[in-house]
Parts: sequence; structure tokens; C-alpha cells
Amino acid sequence: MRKRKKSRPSEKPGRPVADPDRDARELLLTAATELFAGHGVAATSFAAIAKRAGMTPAMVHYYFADRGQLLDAVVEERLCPFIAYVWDPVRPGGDPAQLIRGIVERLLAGSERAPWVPSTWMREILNEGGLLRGRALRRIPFEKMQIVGVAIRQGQSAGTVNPDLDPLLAVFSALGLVMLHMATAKAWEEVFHRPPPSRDVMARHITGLLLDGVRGTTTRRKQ
Amino acid sequence: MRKRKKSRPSEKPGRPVADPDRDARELLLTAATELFAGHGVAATSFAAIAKRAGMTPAMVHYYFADRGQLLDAVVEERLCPFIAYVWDPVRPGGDPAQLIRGIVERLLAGSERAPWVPSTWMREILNEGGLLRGRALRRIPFEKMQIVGVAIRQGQSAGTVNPDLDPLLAVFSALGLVMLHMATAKAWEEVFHRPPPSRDVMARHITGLLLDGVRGTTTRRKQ
Amino acid sequence: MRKRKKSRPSEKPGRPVADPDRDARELLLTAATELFAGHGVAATSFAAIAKRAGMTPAMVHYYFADRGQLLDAVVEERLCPFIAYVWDPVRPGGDPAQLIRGIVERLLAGSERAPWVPSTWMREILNEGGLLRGRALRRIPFEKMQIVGVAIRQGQSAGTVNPDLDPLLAVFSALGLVMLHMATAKAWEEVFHRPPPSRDVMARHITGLLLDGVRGTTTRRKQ
Amino acid sequence: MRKRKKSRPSEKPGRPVADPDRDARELLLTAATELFAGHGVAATSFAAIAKRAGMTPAMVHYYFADRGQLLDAVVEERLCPFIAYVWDPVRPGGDPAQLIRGIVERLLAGSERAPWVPSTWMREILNEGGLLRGRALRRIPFEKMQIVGVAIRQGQSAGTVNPDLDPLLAVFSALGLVMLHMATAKAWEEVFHRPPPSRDVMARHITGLLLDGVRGTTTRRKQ
DNA sequence: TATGAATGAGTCTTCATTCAT
DNA sequence: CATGAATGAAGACTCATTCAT
Repeated sequence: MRKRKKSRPSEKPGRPVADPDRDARELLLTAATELFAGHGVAATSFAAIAKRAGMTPAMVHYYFADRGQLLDAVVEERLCPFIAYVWDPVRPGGDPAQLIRGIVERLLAGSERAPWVPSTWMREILNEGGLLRGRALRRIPFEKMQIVGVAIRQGQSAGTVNPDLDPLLAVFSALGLVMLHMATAKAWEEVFHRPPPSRDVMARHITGLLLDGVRGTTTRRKQ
Repeated sequence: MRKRKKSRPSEKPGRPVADPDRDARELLLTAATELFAGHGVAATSFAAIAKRAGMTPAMVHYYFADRGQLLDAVVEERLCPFIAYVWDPVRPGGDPAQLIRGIVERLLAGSERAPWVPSTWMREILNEGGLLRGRALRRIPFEKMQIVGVAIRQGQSAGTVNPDLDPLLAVFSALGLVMLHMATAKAWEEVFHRPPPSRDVMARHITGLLLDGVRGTTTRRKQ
Repeated sequence: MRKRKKSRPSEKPGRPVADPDRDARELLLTAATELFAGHGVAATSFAAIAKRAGMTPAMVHYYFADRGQLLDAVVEERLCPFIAYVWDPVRPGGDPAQLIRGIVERLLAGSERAPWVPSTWMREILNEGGLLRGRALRRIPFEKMQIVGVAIRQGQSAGTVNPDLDPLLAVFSALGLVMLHMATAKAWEEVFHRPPPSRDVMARHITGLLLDGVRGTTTRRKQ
Repeated sequence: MRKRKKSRPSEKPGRPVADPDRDARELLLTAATELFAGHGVAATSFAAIAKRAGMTPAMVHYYFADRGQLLDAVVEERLCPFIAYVWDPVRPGGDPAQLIRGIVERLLAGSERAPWVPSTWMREILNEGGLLRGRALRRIPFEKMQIVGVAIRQGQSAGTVNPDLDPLLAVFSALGLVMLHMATAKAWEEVFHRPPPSRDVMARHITGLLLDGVRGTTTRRKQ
């Protein structure tokens, strides 16, 4: 009944293949994140997760004693790597525009590998009452966000950054704008009856908007 | 099944209000929108709505025969006025920056009067699997959005608008950015342990970011 | 909303037409009997009756304070006339075959005017747990049935009636056979994909079977 | 949704019975058929079935995901064996009287082992709107019924069968007459305040009536 | 280790009935 | 006289969770 997962590249070669235990867990986590993205945490039952993973509801309880622990696992084992991938490279001392460009690019790349993130982020983390909110916020790297905030504030003092911006809000804006567009891309066709913007168009649009706004700059600076 | 009551002719005009029927309906609708904003549609039971409105679950069914009709009513009677307020003033032929500034301002003002909108918008309309998505999309004024799109495209031809932008995505960006920050404002304290940005800071930040981006302009144009 | 019933022939001419009160009651009773025949008493709600009669559920309660009284009314005002029509002409002293032939003919004729009777009879009166059982049994003219029973018994003594028959069971057999075939006629098409037997075929079949059985008689007696 | 359990290989053969799973299912099915016979399908709630089987309502859903599947199971696992018992022995080429006598006898015998059948048959299968109708009709052996019909038609041509009969109706008559009397037998006491006819009286009455009618035959043929 | 059985709490929904007007 | 509002009880069904094996 249960399908074998391919051995993950991180696994040491030579080991007898996969730990079935770990496999079942991973399968369930994957099923869970996919359903969370599609219908939200509140609307995703243990039974649905089990079914999508080809297992029984009791199996879900076997691996994650209760709902809370399942959510813990999703955050710890799936969301945290995503967050780390996006934020780890952020180091103090950079140009704010470059920092933001880097973050946006990693958000886009990360969302392609973990397509469940954007809608879950919007629904269950950003939103009040989001069911992953508490768990996720604890794992947000605020020091890293502060780095960007500080860079923006310095840029504003130096006159190279838009003085209208609130430094911290700006980080949220960047983050949110990417998530928003990624989460919405799937709906694009439904709304406009035409294919969604390509990844490149999307990236150029978001970076362009964040860096230079609608009005752009009179003299374009080096991209 | 259940028909809306027409206002009874026997009602004396001039009396303060007190159509108890209409009152109960409105009360329920208000309770529903508040709970939808707080926990999402999927996690909001009829019992919860009734309790918050001080009524019984059966009353909810009395006024809205089933879940679908309740959602219909929320969209028709609560969301549509919001949408109309934001988009009705949009007329062809304006400057794209002015158009966007107007929309953003009305979004901010509208969200203050209907604080349930931003998080519901993000969770139940923008997101895939959102439970108001189908109902709401049908009521979105795409012609108005096209007006903005066209203005941006013309601005790009004229060299006054950032050529990196995708005209249609830009409308989504503006809309989404406001909703995002409004929906997140309430969480601000929880995250940063400091009061959320004031409405003015928020408005200036969003407008500034949308119009001029992080880098701002070398020569500021008249606001 | 309420439709006017044509003044019934029993009404004294010269009276200003119909008593709307009585009309509404009759309309509801008609709706009730039709639904009882179609889905059974247990599956027929006040709401359904009201809807079919173009009235509100509260109206049903207005005319029949509760479920029991509605059933009382159906039996007293609708079923009893049917019973009387079938049984009143039965008088002691007849030939059992003629008695049965008469009853069968009146059952067939009565069921044509009151098509709700056969299936209701089978479902709600004959059957154990039938919801009209107690009420209806009280109104069954057992004296009349005994008349037939006695006639059969005498015929058996005289050698003109099948000695295998149980006299009382025979009355039930006759009654039941008609009801059965009338109630089933509507299903005929569904089962056999061909039009149901005509009224005449049906009458001939039932009378023939009851009087002479499958094997018929070697010498046919006068019909 | 819920899958039938396969008998577990771990079960030791020779043990008295006691597959608890199968037991619970059978218990529920028995409770259901009894209640269906007593009050009809529409008036039988899951709670009532569970209570009679000494289980909880949720258990009923555990074994039969919904109402439809419960009805399916009743038809497949309880009604079909009954039907098979009655009709399987019917083979082409017999004497119509013998065919009918056999069917009647098996109906009577079958109804004694499955006393829930007659009233359920009348209420939920024969009747319009019967809740088992669709499911049961699909399982009725029409070929077998046709065999009887053909035999009757041939008998009519040969002059040995009552020419008034409609061949197909006759099968319904036989079936219905037995069901009718079996279903009514239980009510006999209530109506006549005397013990119901014995099984033998009943069998003789029904067979006698079906074969020779009320008037019987002048010359009795060999039984 | 893994899973079927079992259940209590909760969901939406329908209904008969009451009541004020 | 008639009806909309209101409700408690009950219906089917779902679910997270427990437990014995």
C-alpha cells in the first residue's frame, strides 16, 4: 500500500536504502503541506492527509500524536529550511537594493521548489488567526530583517533610499509582494483566461516595482 | 428556500430603525464577517456566528438557508459595496500614478470602515482554494482594472512609467500591498512588541513604495 | 398566493362561493395525501405540505394543530369517504362471488378518483408500524367484512366456494390484491419499459384471479 | 470510503466464529432490517439502529459510510439471498400451477426465516417512492418471472389456464399476495382480537386462492 | 510497529412547534 | 386570521483521538 520514496540525495550511499519510518513521515508531511496550500489548515483533516499519502488516519496519529505536533513538524521540517534558504545569505553591510533583490530572488526560487509555501504563508502566517502563525513567527529571523531595516534607514540618511518608506514595513512589503504574486499566479488563468506571467516577467515586475516603483527613475541606475 | 423579507408597509416611518428582521440579518452578517476575518471561513461554524450575534444556530439557517447562501450574502451585501467604493471613481484617461494613489487611498479608507476585508481578501479570495474566490471574482470590476492597466501601458510608451512593470500585475501589486499591510498591521505588536505603524505612516509607505520604489527618485516629483 | 378552489357540488348554491378557510384546509389535505402517497407519511414534512399547497408551514399548524390532528383529518375527511364508497353497498345475503366482484369494482373506481389511496393503504395501514394504522383500523367496517366472510363460509358449506379459503383472509386477499396492483401500476413502466396494463385488463385480471384462480374453471360460469 | 474488511488470515480456522468486525456489521444489518420492517426506512434513524444493536451512531457510519451504502448492504447481503432462494429453482418448462405453488411455498418459508422481508417488500419496494425500490429492482430476476409468464401464456393457449389473467400481472399477484398476508399476519390480532391464521391455513388459503379462486373448481384436480 | 475498531464531541441542517403581532 | 420569527431537539455525517491487539 505504502509507496517507497526514492532515497534522498542527502542520504549516505551504501546504506540499505530508505528508512521506511522516515519515508512514511515525509510522505505524510508532503501530503499535509500540499493540502494546507490547497484548502488551508482548518479545512484539512487527518483523513484527507492519510488518503493523499495512501495511508490510514491512524498512521497520521502514529507519527504526529496530535494536530499540534503535525503543525510543529510542518514548520520545523518544511518551513524552516525555506526560511533559512531565503535569509541565511543576508549579511550586514550591504546595499539595501541589493539585499532586497537577493531576498526576492531567493523567495522566487524557493517558492518554485516549495510551491506550497506562498499560499500557506499568506493564509496561515501573515493573516490573523492563521493556524501556523505562532509557530512560524517564532522561527522568523528578525535579526536578519533588522539588517535590512538598518540598511534602509542608513540609505535614507544617505539620501539613496526613498524617505517615504518605513524601514521595517519595507521588508514586509518585499516579502509579501512575492508571496502574493506567487500565490495568485495559479489563479491568473481563471481570472484572465490567459496564461499566467512567466517567472521572468514576474521577477522583473516585482524587483522593478520594489526598487523603482511605478514611476521608475529618470536616470536608470545599473540593474 | 427562505425569501428575503420585504420591508413591511406597516412600519412607521421616522421610527429610529428597528426592523428586527433586518437587524437580526445584519447582526449575523456582521458576526460572520468578523469571524471570517479572524479565523477564516472554513473554521467558522454556524454555531460560532450565532453565538457572537447572540442568537441560536438555527437562526442562522433561518436567514441563510445554507452555507452557500451565507457566503453569497457576505459577498453581495458586504464585499460589493467595498469594491464599489474603491473602484467606482476610476475613470479612463488619468495619470497612472494618480489612479494608483486614489485606489490606495480608498483601499485604506475602506479597510478602516470594514476592517474584516483585508484578511478575508487575502485568505479567501486571493488564495487558491479560497472559499469566497468564485463568488468574489465574479464581482471584480475588470474593466476598471483594465483602465489602470491601459494607463500604465501608455505611461510606459511615454517613458513616464517604469518599463519593468507588467501593467496588469501592477494593479494586483497595488491592491495586494495594501491588503497585505492592513491584514498584517494587527499582528505587528505581536511580532515586534511595539505599536503598529500609524495609518499615515502606512499610507505614506505604501504610496511611496508603489510610486517610487525603494530607491526613490533623484528628483522628487510633486506629490 | 392561495388559489381558489372551485365550489364543491355539495355546497348549497346561492352561497357567496367558497369559504376561504375551508379551501385552505382542503388544499392542505390534498397536498398532504399526495405527498403521503409519494413518499410516505414519515418522509413528509409540514414544510413540504405547505410548499406544495403554496402556503407557509405555520399555516399547516394553524389548521391542524399538530401532526396527529393532520393524520386524523386525512383519515376522517379523505379516507373514510373512500371506505364508505367501497363498503356501504355491501348488504347481507348476496352471492360471495358477486359481493367480491362489487367490492373489487368499487375499489378500482375509487382508486381512480383517489389515486393516493392504494400506496398509502399499503404503506401506512396494512403494514406494521404504518402511521395511519391505528386511526384507519378504527374506521374499517368490520361488520361489512364479516358479511363477506359469512357469505363465503356459507358458500363453502354449499360447495360453491373453494373450501381451501379462509373466509376472513379472503376479504383481505381481495382488498389487498387490488391495492397492490393499483399501487404497483405506476412502477410498471419503470420495471418493464412498456406501458402499464389498462384499467380493463387490470380489472379482468384481478376479478378473474380472485374468482377462478390461475387454473380457471373447466366450465366457465356466467360472468 | 470505508472498505470492507477482508477476513484476516491470522484467524484460526475452527474457532466458533467471533470475527468481531463481521459480527458488528451483521448485528447492525440485522438491527436495520428489523427496524425497516417495523417503521419503514424513512423513519429509521442511524441512532435507532445503533441503539438496537447496542452500539453508537458513529459505529453505523464506520461500517456503512452513509445511508445509501447501508441500503446497498441490506439489499445485497440480505435481500438478494432471499430472492435467490425463492427464484433460483424456477426452471423453464414446468406446469404453471406447479411453478406458482413452488414460488408461494418458498416465499412463505423464506418469510419465516426473514420475517422482515414482507413488510419491507411492500413498503419500500412495491410502493412508489419506496426507498429500496431502485436498488431492489435491479436485483429482481426478470428472466425467471418471464419463465412463469411464458408458462401461463402457454397454459392459456392450451386451455388449462384462466384466460382472463394477464401473464405478467399474475406473477405480481402471486408474489404480492404472499407478501401481503405475511405482512398483515402480525396485525391480525390487533384487528380481530383473535390469533392469526396458522402457517398452514395461510399457505392453503393463498395457494387455493391463487390456483382456483374463490369459486374453486367443480372437479378438483390432483393437488 | 501499525492498524482496525470504537467513540464523544461537534458540524450543518431540518423540523415541528410556539409565540407575538 | 395569518404569518414571520424563533428555537430545541434530532437527523446524518465528520473528525481527532484512544485503545487493544
